Amino acid sequence: MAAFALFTEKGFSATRMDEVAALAGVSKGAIYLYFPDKMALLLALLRETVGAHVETVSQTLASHKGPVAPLIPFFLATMAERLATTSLPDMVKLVVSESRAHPEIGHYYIKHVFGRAFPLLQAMIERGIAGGEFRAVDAANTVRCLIGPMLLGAIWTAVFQPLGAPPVNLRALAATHADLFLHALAPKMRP
Amino acid sequence: MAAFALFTEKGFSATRMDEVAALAGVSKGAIYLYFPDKMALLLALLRETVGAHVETVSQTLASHKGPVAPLIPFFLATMAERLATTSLPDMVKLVVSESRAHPEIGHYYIKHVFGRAFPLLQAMIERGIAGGEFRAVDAANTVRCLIGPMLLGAIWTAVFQPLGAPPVNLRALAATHADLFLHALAPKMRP
Amino acid sequence: MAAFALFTEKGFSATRMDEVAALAGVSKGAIYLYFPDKMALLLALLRETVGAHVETVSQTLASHKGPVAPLIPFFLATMAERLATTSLPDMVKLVVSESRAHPEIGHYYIKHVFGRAFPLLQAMIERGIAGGEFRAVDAANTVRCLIGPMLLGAIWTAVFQPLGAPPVNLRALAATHADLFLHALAPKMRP
Amino acid sequence: MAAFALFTEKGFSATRMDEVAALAGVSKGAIYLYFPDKMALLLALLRETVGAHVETVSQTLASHKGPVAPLIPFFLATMAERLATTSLPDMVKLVVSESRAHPEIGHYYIKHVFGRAFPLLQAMIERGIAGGEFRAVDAANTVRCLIGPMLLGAIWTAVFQPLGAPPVNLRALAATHADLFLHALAPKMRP
DNA sequence: TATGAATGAGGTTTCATTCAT
DNA sequence: AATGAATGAAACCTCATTCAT
Repeated sequence: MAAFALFTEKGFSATRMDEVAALAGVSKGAIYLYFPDKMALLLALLRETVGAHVETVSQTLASHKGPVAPLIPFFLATMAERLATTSLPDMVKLVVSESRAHPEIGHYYIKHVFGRAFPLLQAMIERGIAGGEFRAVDAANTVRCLIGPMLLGAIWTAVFQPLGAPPVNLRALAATHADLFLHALAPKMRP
Repeated sequence: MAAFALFTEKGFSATRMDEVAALAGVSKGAIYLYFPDKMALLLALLRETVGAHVETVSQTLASHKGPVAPLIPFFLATMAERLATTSLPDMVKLVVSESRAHPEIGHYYIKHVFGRAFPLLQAMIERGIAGGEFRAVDAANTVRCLIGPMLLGAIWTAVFQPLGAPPVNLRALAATHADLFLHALAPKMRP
Repeated sequence: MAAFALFTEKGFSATRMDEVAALAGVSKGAIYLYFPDKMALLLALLRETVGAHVETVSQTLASHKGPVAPLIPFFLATMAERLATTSLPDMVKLVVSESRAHPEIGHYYIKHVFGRAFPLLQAMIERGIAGGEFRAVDAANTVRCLIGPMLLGAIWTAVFQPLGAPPVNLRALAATHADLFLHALAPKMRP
Repeated sequence: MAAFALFTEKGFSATRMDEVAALAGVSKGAIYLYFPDKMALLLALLRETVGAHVETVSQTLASHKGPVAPLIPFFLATMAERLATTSLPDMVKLVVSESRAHPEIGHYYIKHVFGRAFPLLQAMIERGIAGGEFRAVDAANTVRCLIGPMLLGAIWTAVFQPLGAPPVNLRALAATHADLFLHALAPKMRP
């Protein structure tokens, strides 16, 4: 729904049900026919929206065969594309902001986003190591190093850029990161 | 002050002045003798706390001489240490959460944290490249790749860990990241 | 509305929204559905009440034809009647009291009360002079002399009478004033 | 005291004890050594200031001998002069504004201002009638007609002029009023 | 199913007044 | 006699939620 934009742009508590109703073109009361309260509304919207992102990425990772190295630039470029063209950065910000006060959000994310994507990414790294494409590294933390810069890009885009901070070119960031990452994992050269 | 914990734990608007006053052991009115505003209170607290972190890191980076490669693991280990032992992760979360609704916070961060640290880090990378320690890379984005994983560690620690997500060993993450990063920047071997 | 009595009796800032709501038989919040502000509420009430007075008087003055001298006793008697039987004195007091702190009130009065009534009264005097009914006088200040005693009557009624001061008979005051005023304006007798 | 200006300019409740203390160059606490509360402070200041005005006018009226007609223009000119050059208009406004909520003020005025001046003025009119200078009129209401325009001038000056209303020339108003008033009281010509 | 008027608890901020020093 | 730091009771206004229609 378009109302989701309100939550991502303004945050949970700054979003008034009046606005949501107005944007949705219904009365305030009508919302309560479908959702028991404000948080339930947000969770429903979140599930709907985040689900799509996770699903797409997961499919790609899960279905891939053959050498994994090319997956890295592809994955990062895909992420950058989504961050640049959708409201994914705002969603990330929303989750970071509201999870403490509203644990349902965090739990959903832990379970359905990280719980889904991290194992797939970690398996990807491990396959690369096993196949001799990558040198031996701590796969779990390497996944975090893979995700970290994209998270930074998301937060920068959602939080600081709107305040006047110099913009980040997400696609260039992804390209630089992919380059660094592949070099970081390249096996030692034999003498 | 101890009152800062309230802001980091519960967020700005969820923190009531009652609580702040009670925790500080003064009356609600007394706070307004020193701070014109709830926001002014937070900003003062933020400045005090964040200022120390930034100062320390900046000093280290600015005063360093000689080869820069060893600075990388040192910088990351220092960050990990601070993230693990102080409330820095909560502060990061606070800034991410509240900057949109209260731009003063974001502006402070943009100016005094990023505006201070990023140029120093970028200069460090550029010195490494100039000195032949590192291969030629996009220095600005490389800084983001350096910071990203630590940001992820901070957010994980502040947001998801308290909700039951598996903990991240920040020091191990820093170590892995340092290792990857130095490999990523290592100059091509000559044949 | 009956809530207007609260404002006139107690003044603007001494009137609490609680009381207004209670007197109106609605919840505090309900008031804010119709008025953005405490001040907006007062202004609306003021407009409604004062508007009626001004309208009536203006109609009479504007529509009158023929000799103007008889208008003077009629106008003063009408004013006295209204001062004696409505809460007009309280309104006058309210406007005097609150205009400095809340200029909107004063501006409304300047524009819609004085701005409307004074020109009509002045035109009346001038017509009397032009027609030979009155001797030549400073019409603008003469209007002030016409209004002044009624203002005194209003303030006495609203402010000092409730405190135990001897009451003023407004109708008698108007009669005396009309008598004095017509004598004051009578043209010199020819020898 | 200079602090009195605060009360007259801003009204009683809008004047903060902080400001009074600052203007007086003492600490807030010090005020409470001399006055039990805010109202007592105002009353003391009011007595001091109003007393002077009343005293002067009373002396003039009480000591006058001979024909009373010349007293009228003199009295009105004196009033106009005081209204134009002192903060008397603000004081009038203050008394009108605060008397209802703080009856001590009103009682003081009723007793020491009106209670003093009105009888003297009424006696003046009555002497004029008795001496054949004036025709027979209702002396009490005539006094109100004498005072009314000056009250209007005071209120206009204190309340509406600061809001942008066209200024009133108080001296001219007094002159016009004196002229009208003497004509109003002139005995009928004998045939 | 949908409306929209109404609720009322709750939070920030102000400021006269107090009191230890 | 004087300070100035501290108090705490109000009061306005917001907004998620309810409910008669």
